[in-house]
Amino acid sequence: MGRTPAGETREKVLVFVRDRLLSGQPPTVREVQEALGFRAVRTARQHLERLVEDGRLVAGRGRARGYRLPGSVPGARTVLAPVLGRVPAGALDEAVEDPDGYLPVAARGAAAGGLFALRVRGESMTGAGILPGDLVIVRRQPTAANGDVVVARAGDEATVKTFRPRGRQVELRPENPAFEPIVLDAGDVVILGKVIEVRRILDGRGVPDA
Amino acid sequence: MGRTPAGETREKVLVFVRDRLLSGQPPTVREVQEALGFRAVRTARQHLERLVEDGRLVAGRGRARGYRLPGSVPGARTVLAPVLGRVPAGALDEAVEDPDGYLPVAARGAAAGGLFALRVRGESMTGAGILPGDLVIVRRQPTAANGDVVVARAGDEATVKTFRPRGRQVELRPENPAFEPIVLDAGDVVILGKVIEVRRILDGRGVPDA
DNA sequence: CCATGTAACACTCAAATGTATGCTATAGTC
DNA sequence: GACTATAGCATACATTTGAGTGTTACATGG
Repeated sequence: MGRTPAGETREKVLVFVRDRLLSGQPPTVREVQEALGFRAVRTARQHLERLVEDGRLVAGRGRARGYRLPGSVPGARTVLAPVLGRVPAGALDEAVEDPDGYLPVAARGAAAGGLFALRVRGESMTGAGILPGDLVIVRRQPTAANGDVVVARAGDEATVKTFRPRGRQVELRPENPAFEPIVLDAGDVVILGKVIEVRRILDGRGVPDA
Repeated sequence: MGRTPAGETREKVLVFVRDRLLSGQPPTVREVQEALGFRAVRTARQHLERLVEDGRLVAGRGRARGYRLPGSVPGARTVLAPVLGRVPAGALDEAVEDPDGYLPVAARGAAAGGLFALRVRGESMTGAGILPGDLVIVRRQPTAANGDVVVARAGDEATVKTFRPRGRQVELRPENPAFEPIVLDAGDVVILGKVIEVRRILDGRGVPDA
């Protein structure tokens, strides 16, 4: 019945849809209707149509839950990387089964399945600004370039180190003078992936006073 | 027709579904069918049912694209924090108008509008693991606790420092012995917000060989 | 007043999509 | 061989859900 000021409702529709999309749960038209309190499906759809017209949304014709964020909209491509509780001792895929949670990562052309996150233990990489407790976001790949920070498995243990190829051998170098580099035959080292991002959550704690 | 070894196909189904979910595009049963090359919808559904039975997926009964990952609802809420090109010299809201981009941030109870991100310049915080070029995610707040890493404006300049109240004065302390602390009257310092997260993108570059 | 545009409603239809029933084939076990 | 479990197929059915048609109401500008 009543009307609301021009455009105001549509903003709310966009916010709702965007939130749902970013949280990985695309809404149906009827869910939009319900969320906004419309009594007609058509009303929700009209708003969605207008948003598409204005280029603020993209519609997948006919598909269920087909609305998407347009490519130009930043953050449109956010993928969720599973946080693996332990450093994977066996196959990566198994570790992904039971993640500790997920981190939103701006997809820079990366496939969703190709990313995972790990919590860093130990101080071996403090020289590279990677502190204990930090989260590293890793893109799976079986090889690495000289200088890449990688997650590698040598024997049973998996660690975060700088990758240094040394002829037939491989050096996994800590970035902390207190730690010794690990040098192994190339065949004994399995590269799990490359660290593409480091994150530190310091929501609660601060820096201890000196 | 042919059969595949026990369980093997189901793993592929799980991988496919999980990838789609993590990229924010839940699949339909028929999309699973097609992706795996089944000729019957039922086959795809049987695998999905088994995965749900085993607790590896969660089904939303009857809803379109209703399969979800179990446990932690992925990305319960992701908000987008605008990356401000320059450290805001004036009002924050104006700087937000034209951001350099957006970062997806897992909302830990934070409101969407209350977050922004800045790129760190200078080496004054390397001791806290904050390097030049790092992105800090900031929650707007006018006050801070002792030890918080804050974004504060003193005069025209805005910087990232550790917050140390000193009676009527305030110390903005760099975490690097090469830099001198800034001590000002409390009235001359404006707290723009508190750093709740630090990020470093090292997609391309590695660690220079020593 | 009338034309125009937006907001909202009620109802209907059709496509997309989840769900169910029944059947065939291969492999392993007793 | 009989029994059981798994993998797969074909088809049908029911619900969800996107899309279409028509109507009412309330502003605003000419």
